[in-house]
Amino acid sequence: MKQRIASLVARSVEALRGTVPLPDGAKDRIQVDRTRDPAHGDYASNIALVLAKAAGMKPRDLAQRVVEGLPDCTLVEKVDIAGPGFINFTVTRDAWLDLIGQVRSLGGHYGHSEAGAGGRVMVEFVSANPTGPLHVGHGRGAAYGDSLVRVLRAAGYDARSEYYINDAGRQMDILALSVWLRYLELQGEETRFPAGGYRGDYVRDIARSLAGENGDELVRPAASLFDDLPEEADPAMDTLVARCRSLLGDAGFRTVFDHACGVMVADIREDLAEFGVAFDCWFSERSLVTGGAMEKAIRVLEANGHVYEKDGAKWFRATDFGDEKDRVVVRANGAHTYFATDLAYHFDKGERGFDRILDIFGADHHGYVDRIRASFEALGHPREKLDILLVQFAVLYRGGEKVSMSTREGEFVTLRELRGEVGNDAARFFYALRRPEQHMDFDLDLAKSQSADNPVYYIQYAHARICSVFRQLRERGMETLETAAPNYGLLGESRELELLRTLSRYPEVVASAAASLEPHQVAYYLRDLATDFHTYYNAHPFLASENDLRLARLGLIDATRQVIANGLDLLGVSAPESM
RNA sequence: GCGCCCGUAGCUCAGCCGGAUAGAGCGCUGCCCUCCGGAGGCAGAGGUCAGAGGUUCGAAUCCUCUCGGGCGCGCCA
Repeated sequence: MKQRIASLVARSVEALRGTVPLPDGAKDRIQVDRTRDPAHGDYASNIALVLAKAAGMKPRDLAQRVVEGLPDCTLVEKVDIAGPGFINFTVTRDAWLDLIGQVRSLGGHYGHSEAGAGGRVMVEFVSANPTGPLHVGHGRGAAYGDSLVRVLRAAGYDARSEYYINDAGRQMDILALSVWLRYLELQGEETRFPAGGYRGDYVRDIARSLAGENGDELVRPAASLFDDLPEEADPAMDTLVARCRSLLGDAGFRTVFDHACGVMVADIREDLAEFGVAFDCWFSERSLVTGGAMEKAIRVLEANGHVYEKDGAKWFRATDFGDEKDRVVVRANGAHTYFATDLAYHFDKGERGFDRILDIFGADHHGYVDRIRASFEALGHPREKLDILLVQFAVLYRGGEKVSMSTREGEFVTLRELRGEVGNDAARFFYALRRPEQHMDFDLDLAKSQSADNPVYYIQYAHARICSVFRQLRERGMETLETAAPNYGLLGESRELELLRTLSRYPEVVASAAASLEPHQVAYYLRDLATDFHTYYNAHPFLASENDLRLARLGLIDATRQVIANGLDLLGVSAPESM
């Protein structure tokens, strides 16, 4: 509808060319927006204000010329010039009423568009190290990324989701060490536990399952493990890992490592699946090393002339691409840095034929944005193909107190705990209500309370209420929409037209949410829609009204039910038939 | 110190590619069930859009500076 009005304006503006001086891009600057105030009609264009200066005319005079040149259209009932020079359009009642049939026949497809034109988009998100269970911070990234993928698909993009598994590197070595030490405890060995190890209870669980599969085969004399350790924490951990590896042998260490990694990844995967988040691809960091992709990426970088050697290490000249300093890729001791696999991963992403790549990082990783963008470009991929989005952390509050979190200390509220306490729907919706770049105060008590404070119930309730009306209809043996064709011309109450206006906004909301990568727009829209429905529900009876009017009203609320269900689906929230 | 994000009602947040009197939820005040689910509806109070300049016909929105909060700045991952 918005598009159709915009094209009317465009034709009128183009017709003025020749008699009125207009800038070249005049047509592209046409903007048609929803009015906020019903007194201003349904849609408004500010084109006369925008072009007045170039045209050398007063805005209201130019608006008058545009209005005079508008082609006739059955969509528009009335056109006014208002305020400083806005052109206000009032849409005919019939045009609104036609929408009901459109929504009901399109069903789950209403709101979908071809705006994305099948463009291939890859969205990488969560990608938490499998060194522990997901916590509520990861939950935010998961909810955002998944909803974004759903919104992009609805808007006609071929969107793919991906999780990058950090299954190589020091943190995973430390997890393996931690598991092994707990395993030794279980086997009755006397040992200690280092300050830098992973202390969560889940580590003991992994140790227990490790013992279940391997018995005492991985027990080694550990008495001297802690002798003469370096004082600093990091070298001490590295020494412990090295000793662990030499005691177990490469194969034994690999057994512990793979077991720990496998358990954690399976746990994360299950956790996310239960949260309604399914990934198209789980990409292993280690595969980049073992499969040669990392070596290849470094060679490409060298071939492009962006690598130099200094102090025995290989450096990427990131400063040539806007980063603040150059970055080490291969250390003096021959080991690659974390950045080397990141480099390889983005090289691989760039080679996979996507039109656009979205990286969704936690805000604590924003220091990596410049170097990743730099490497992407240095590897020969167009800079604008990659977007890196930052999701701010959620600061938890419990009983009005900030909850401190540390993965290492095992002090964190896990996503699984949150889901168990507030339910998947409330958790998903709570996350969806925040703009990703907004700092978020996550009030656990509020989210956990099953009260109406949580807006997800308000929306789900609207859906359930409509379903209930139809249940009543069947119980009373009344004529249903399946057997009779409603005459929507009987509708016309102000609250009915208001509800229709809101229903008609839905496709615009989906398209806008996709274009700006902001699924939260859908959440806010749904609350508006639920409000309009509840208002209508309280003001007019459905079942008690006369037969033809009843059928027309049922058609309207059936369309409303459909749009609520469609919108909730984009957010990964269920649309219950009863609550 | 440098960089990124943020600052809107008592609280939590929308609005931010400039547009008409700045919105919602919660909380607060007062109303509404002879009728389909009251997890609802209606009405009201509540704001120097952190502050100061600037651009513009027009600024919560764009630019600069200041203040306040969060995060990041390793041959760690």
